[in-house]
Amino acid sequence: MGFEGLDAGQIEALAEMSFYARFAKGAPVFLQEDPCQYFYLVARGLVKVFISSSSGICLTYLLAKRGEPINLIGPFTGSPRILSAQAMQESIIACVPRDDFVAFAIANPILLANIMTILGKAIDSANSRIVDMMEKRVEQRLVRVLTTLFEKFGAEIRLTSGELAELAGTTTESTLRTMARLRGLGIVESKRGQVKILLPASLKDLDQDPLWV
Amino acid sequence: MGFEGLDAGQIEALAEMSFYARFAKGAPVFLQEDPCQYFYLVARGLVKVFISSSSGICLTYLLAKRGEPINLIGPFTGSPRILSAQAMQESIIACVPRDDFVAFAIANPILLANIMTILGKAIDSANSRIVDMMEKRVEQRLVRVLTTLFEKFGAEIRLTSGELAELAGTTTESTLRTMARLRGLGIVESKRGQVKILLPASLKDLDQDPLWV
DNA sequence: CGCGATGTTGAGATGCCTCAAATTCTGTGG
DNA sequence: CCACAGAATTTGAGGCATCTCAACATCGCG
Repeated sequence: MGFEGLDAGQIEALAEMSFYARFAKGAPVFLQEDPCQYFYLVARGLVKVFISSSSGICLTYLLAKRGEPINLIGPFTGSPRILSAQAMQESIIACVPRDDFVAFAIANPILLANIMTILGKAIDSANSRIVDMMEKRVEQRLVRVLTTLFEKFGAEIRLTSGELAELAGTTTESTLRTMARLRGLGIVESKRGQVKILLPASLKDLDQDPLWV
Repeated sequence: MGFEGLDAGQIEALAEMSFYARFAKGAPVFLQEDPCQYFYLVARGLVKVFISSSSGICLTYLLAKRGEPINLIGPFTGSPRILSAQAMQESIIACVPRDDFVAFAIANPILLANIMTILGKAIDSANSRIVDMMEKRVEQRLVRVLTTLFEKFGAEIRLTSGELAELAGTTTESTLRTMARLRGLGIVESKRGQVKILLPASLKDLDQDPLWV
């Protein structure tokens, strides 16, 4: 998502500015303090962008799969942010030098508009999550996460309960307990490190309008 | 904030595209469903941008004073967001037609970079708030809000406890109780609809790195 | 086979929300 | 100028969802 409206030639022009880098499972793509040198686009695999606090809490901000960018803002400012990124699987990432990307974006206002659309969704999503933390219980937040993941990845979700917890803004234990309940309702199945959604419609019933992840 | 690096002539060029609108205290500037027609800049007064949920919870996303923009993304996409804006005092707002603003921004990459910087802060701030909801108690969140407000508005803060609650992500009652405690510690004074920070250093002790509001 | 990561479940502590009632302040209209 | 309505503040009591800590089971990989 992010490159709608650009023709093939433009995509190719951008591709020519880039090189590819490989990241092993668990390898960091960038860290909090890093200044931004490149625009990154996931070419293969899965990358999570997250914020981690000094007390050890981790919150996943974005799960980026093939074709998705992980740092739209960095290239424009070059400054470090509070976000880190890490490959969750063996991944290949396209890297475009910062200046090249910015020049390309400015030359293609459609891309700029797309970026703004994404950033708008990101901000709205983050604000929604804050509200959810206030007024929704863990179960509802988790259902929302599962709904979103279902729409993005399909029924088979290869994440551990700990990773789901980082998406829902809760603890591993609470996630486990809630998953047990959903399993009891026949809405999901779950093995180790994997969740299968059996009744997406039931999830939808428990929660409308999905998050952006 | 947002126009650093532009020369006076450019600012003036932008000003010439705009007209001014007056908003009474409490008047809405834009609502959730509204598509974006104009870029808005607060010329005078104070505007809050907030998200309100169906269950009545309100969360303040941004307090914009003189010279601050309230909808950086809208002009680029034109689409409605989940945010609403409302004048908290009698306010005057400069309105620039959407297309004019976007054209101006694209023609002035410095402005574009500034916008990206602001959006980056907004996203980081929102994510920080989510983490704070998880790991910080109401008192710490409120202290953080007060610190931020102190840096932005000075020692005299003209907000009610309800409004502070919308910033800290809690209820009016909890805010009142916490304020009573801070008052007892001699850190703040408070009258009706007004807080005075006596010992900003003590607030800083209780919390480092401020929010973005 | 053993070790680390993951899953499971229980019991206890607690911070915060909710609901409620009473008080004080403000500004508005009679 | 006073009365009154609405808003803001205060304080208390009770309930409860969730975090924390802890012990144990299970899985998969080297």
